[in-house]
Amino acid sequence: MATQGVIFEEKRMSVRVRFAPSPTGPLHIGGLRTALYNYLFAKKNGGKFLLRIEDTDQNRKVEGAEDYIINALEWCDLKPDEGPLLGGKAGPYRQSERKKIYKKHIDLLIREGKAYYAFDSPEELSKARLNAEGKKTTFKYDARNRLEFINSLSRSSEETKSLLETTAYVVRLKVDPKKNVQVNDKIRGKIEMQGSEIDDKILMKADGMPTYHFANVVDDHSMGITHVIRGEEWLPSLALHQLIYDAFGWIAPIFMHLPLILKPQGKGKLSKRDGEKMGFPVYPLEWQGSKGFKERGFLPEALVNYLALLGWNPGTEKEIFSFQELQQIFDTDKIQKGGAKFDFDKAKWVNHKFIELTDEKTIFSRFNEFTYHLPSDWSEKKRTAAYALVKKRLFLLEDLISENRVFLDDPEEYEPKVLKKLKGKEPQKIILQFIEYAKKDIPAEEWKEKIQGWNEERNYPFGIIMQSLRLALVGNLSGPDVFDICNIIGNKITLRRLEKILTHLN
RNA sequence: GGCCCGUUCGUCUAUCGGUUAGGACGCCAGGUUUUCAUCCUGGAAAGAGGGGUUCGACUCCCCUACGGGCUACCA
Repeated sequence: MATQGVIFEEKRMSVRVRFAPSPTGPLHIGGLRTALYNYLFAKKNGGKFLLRIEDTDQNRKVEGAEDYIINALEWCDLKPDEGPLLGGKAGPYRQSERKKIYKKHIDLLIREGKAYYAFDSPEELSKARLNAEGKKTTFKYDARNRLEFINSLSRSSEETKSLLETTAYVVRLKVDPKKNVQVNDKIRGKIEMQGSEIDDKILMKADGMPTYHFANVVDDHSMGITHVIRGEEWLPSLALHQLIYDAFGWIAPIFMHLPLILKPQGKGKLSKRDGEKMGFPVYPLEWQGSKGFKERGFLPEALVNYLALLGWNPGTEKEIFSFQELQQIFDTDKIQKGGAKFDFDKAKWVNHKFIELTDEKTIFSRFNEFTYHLPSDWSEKKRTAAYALVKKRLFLLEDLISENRVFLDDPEEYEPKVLKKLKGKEPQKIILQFIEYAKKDIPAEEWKEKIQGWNEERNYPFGIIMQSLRLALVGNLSGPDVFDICNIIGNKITLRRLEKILTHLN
């Protein structure tokens, strides 16, 4: 068997990879990362990235899922070169629209004796499965027992012919139990499986649709896929896939199986419930009312950066990359073997870095669902100034909504502890002095200097001065620079807030 | 149960036989700041266990443990 890698290199085939989700629900971040790695690999090698919708199970199909997947990829700027919406030479790109192709290929295998018809009903099979379970074994339909069932191997050709007309049937792969299968995963190396471990997998279901395994192999081959980058959950069936390639006499693509993304704490795969329980998103976009990364205020390039680093590293200590950079440096040799736990704090930190690196204009134009939480009559300049004030404090863009309250609302209440501390004559005098500045319409930039002069003979602790002003303005002791706040909201509103607190200081 | 894959600080990871096992997130302390945060500096924190191979193993091999995946006419 020729090594796959050699063929790839010798022929200098142009890279073609694919992301092949099934539309049974929203795309989650595990799937998104798989798509990302495929995309980066394609771009790195000047290849093509295809999107293929694996909708062979009509029962599990979910309304809106395909659109969701396409939108989510687009939000992350993972634009396919070929796919269901934009077409391409290798189409159609929805498996449900490729039935003819599968039929042609299944007939070929039947003709060559590499696959066979089986007429056993699902009920009979589950009975056999139950029976095996009782004996603490796993039921397998394979060379050892295939003649005990109703199929074109156990029946004469006449009998088969009439069964074909009267009963529902599936097509199974005829697996040779004596032949061991050697497969290669570029991330994990050689893997050998005993032929006797593999069962006669169903290739074509009774409804005429192919199973994943069959459709996957036929499509990857006919679409000219050179590298299959997919989740680790497919590793156990890699040998089966190799057998299907062999049955057709095709050269298999190069395989890379990605480690899983695990839940932050405890065991197992990351699930929707984990996110809900711990307050972080697991979907890129909103799905059925639960917010995605987008709605929580992630920049897509930050999500992409974080996801790229979850299971891969550049080999340097750099951690923040533009999308362009990722496309240049992505290297599958550095993909991790073990699963990685999702860490929302780190994801937020990456997002924080990206917010820092992104200029105000871009934020206002691209993420206005967060930035519109400011008075509509504010000038562009004022909005930008307000944003600049809170920018450093943001880890999620959604934080803007609470941060901006400082500009929007007068304090409803004052933090009791602070209020208690500030009750008395001094704070009152301080506030009165600020009221004077406001009434005289002295620009807030000058207040600091002025109050320092005023305080020279009084010598109040400067902290008290600042705390009094801050409490009056925002109701507690946190937030950006107070004079900057005054400057932005203007003397009129500042005056209103100053006068409001006076009654509370008695 | 069977088969397959995996295992370095709490987390993401560097190390490709010889290092005081490095970085980042988080955490703790200090500094900057009128406050909270940001930011800066520092700190605590790791090779699952047991056998080999070797002058020398985190690194190679074996076993065990643990974790994960698969075991559907689902993908």
